[in-house]
Amino acid sequence: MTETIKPQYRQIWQTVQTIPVGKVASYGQIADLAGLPGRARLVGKALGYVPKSGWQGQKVPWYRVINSQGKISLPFGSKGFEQQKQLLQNEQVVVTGCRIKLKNFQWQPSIDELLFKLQF
DNA sequence: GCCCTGACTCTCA
DNA sequence: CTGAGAGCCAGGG
Repeated sequence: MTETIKPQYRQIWQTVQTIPVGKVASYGQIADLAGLPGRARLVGKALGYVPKSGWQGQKVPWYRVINSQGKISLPFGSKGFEQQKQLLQNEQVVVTGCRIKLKNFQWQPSIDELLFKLQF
């Protein structure tokens, strides 16, 4: 195996996979849950390195990750942007322009889920 | 080791 | 809510 995948990226991808269908989370939120506080930008970079065909037999829902403003961070009109928008809409998430209604779709991990993570 | 860049975030007006 | 400015961390030249 000549894979040069960094541990931090694996951690980020794994956390992203815990986002429920129909919900979205911010980069900072993922970074924090992944145990990498203050590395929101690293999360964005890590998502860019996600294998196209998935990881560990599972797909990584990178499109469920947006910035704290509730907007898609990809350049408006870019291919990735349109793909993200489309995938989100496929999961009943309302996307207006480049914006998403966080009030209705932002993932809010319950205290139970947080405790569950801490048990590991 | 310095400097610039980036799928970010917080604060303030 | 929106936009501008500053802060932060890691990667690449």
